[in-house]
Amino acid sequence: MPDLQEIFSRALLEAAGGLGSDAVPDLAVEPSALSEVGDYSSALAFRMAGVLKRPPREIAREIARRLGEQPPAHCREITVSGAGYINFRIDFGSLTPAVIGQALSLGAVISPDPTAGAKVIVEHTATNPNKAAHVGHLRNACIGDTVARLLRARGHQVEVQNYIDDTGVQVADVLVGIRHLGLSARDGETFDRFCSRAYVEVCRRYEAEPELVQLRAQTLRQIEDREGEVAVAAKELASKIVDAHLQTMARAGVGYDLLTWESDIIELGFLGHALDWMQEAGVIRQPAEGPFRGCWVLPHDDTSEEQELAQGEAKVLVKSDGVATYTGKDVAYHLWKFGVLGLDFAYRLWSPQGPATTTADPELAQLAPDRFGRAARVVNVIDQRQAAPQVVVKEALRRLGFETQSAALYHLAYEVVALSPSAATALGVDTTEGKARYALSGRQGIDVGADDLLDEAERQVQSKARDRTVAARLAASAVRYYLLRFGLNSIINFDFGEALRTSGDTGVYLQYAHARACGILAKVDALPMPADVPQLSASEEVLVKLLERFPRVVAEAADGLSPSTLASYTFTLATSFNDFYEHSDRLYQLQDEALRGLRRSLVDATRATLARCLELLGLIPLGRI
RNA sequence: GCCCCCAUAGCUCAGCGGAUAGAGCGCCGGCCUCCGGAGCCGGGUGCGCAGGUUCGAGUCCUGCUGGGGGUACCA
Repeated sequence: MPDLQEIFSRALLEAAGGLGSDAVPDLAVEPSALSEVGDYSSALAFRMAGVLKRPPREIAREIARRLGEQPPAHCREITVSGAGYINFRIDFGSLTPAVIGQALSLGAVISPDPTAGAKVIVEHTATNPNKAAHVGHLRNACIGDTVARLLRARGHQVEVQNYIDDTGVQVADVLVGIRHLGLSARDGETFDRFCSRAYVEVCRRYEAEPELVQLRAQTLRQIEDREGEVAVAAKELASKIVDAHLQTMARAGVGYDLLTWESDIIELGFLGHALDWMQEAGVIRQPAEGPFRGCWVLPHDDTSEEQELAQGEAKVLVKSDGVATYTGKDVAYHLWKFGVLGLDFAYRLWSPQGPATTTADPELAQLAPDRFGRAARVVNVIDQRQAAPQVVVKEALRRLGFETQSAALYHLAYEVVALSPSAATALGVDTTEGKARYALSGRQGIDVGADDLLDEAERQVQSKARDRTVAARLAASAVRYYLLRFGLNSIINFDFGEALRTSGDTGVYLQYAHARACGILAKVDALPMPADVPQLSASEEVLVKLLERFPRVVAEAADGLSPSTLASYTFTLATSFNDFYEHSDRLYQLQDEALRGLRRSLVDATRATLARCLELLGLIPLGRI
């Protein structure tokens, strides 16, 4: 497998070593910023200049001369430019067949990480099971799903878990609405939408009717005590919503290995066990006085506990009414994830072809008991606002003595989805304040439903698609790519026009490029690559260079847990392919056998690489549209 | 108050210390339209401000300004 950056870097460092062993920094070769000057370039000479006390250009010349004596593979020419850049020009005669061969033989693991082996758990989605999923939840799911795909492409063993918070306050809220306010679904209203409406209604009534807040607390306690019909009703409600979420996420190509139920964590005594453990170890404290009287708390800093407890600076894991907070349960969950809790769930299938699920009832078990958990590394995809409680979980593990596990717990934080002023207006939000963006709020019913968005995308794409399946896939492509192309630190200023657009930097554009490649291939019979590679055009060289970099990009995106890195590579590849297509003679009219063979292979290699990109992004590649 | 994130073209965003800062949208003009145009080509006076580190700063450091978020016995 040719990896030019690696090959050229190694040759460069070796050649540079001859100038003085200590002077060689670990500075690699990178794709040239100036294509006129070379294909790959290095600024190594600048770094060495200071140590060697010689002008960079002179050093560059010296290194280039040494490199020239025994040029690395696939290198045609080495030059020096500017004030001391060393440039490599690619020998496409040898590189092109190697790259095409590589692209056409990629396996499931695209870019093996030598350190891969032990299990990585990726937790994502974890939407409260009390309402329909909105576009913010969808962003979480798409990020998590693509991160999981990227890690697998790197050779990691990945287990995707979706945490079901069925004993939290939000489920209790909707339950209050159904049981005490008598809310029920309207004709034709889906269950998840009904719950969304009930949630809004209940939250609205809390302000005027404080006794409802009492009912919520009571409901929550009944849920957590796992007793009676309330706990059963909660589980039922959550189960129906989970089904709805799974369906919604499946439309966007998102799936899971395991659903982890919070109620099982409680029912199986994980929580109690973890809390006992932390009490015995002195990790959590129960102050007899002060603001935390009667609570079990984890002080933020274990070196100044007394002061903090007096000032109210600690994280409550168990409230004074005896009910655990989400963070308390999360600590127990994470001890289990790393296989150090000493307890395990039983497992069954959620649905015949669906994911597995935990269960507290060993008699229902269908799957091996040791199949899940026991991770060496954990990645939690949770929005940036929950950074503080994630730190608490990490700290709890560390103070219990699990330093390795604590260090291997990573919060993959991302920014939220907000509404652009035009989207907010479309949803009936008062925008007279003139803000740049408006927050989503499930509580207030201000959001864009994930299903509604996908429905709308399908409608807009219908006329161009050959059938409904294609329309659904195009719609999912548009929406999913839109949610993935932003860096994780960017707030997505959600805009209907942008999300549903089908031209330019969009998922639909990518699908068209892929379908176009398939179309070309269908018109021309397969041909062997010529033994002597003809001279490549400029746009063909660009394509070959991009294809060559693909495994490295996958590695970068996977190691950086950065879907947007792959998204922008994919767009560049699609654009370069369209450029090639536009500026090449029609393949089926080409007389020259060698040229036909080369070009068809190149199209095929591009098609294959685009397909892999789309799959990693979670879009189903379309052969025809 | 303290902590985190953000500020790049009219708008939405890429740029993980290296050469002349790039895309998409929108706008104007052109090409092409039987390899599926949802395409291609051309058109650009932009890195919030002030210091610093460096041979070299949009990128690193400090301060400031302006946004967003966190700092709950919510999650």
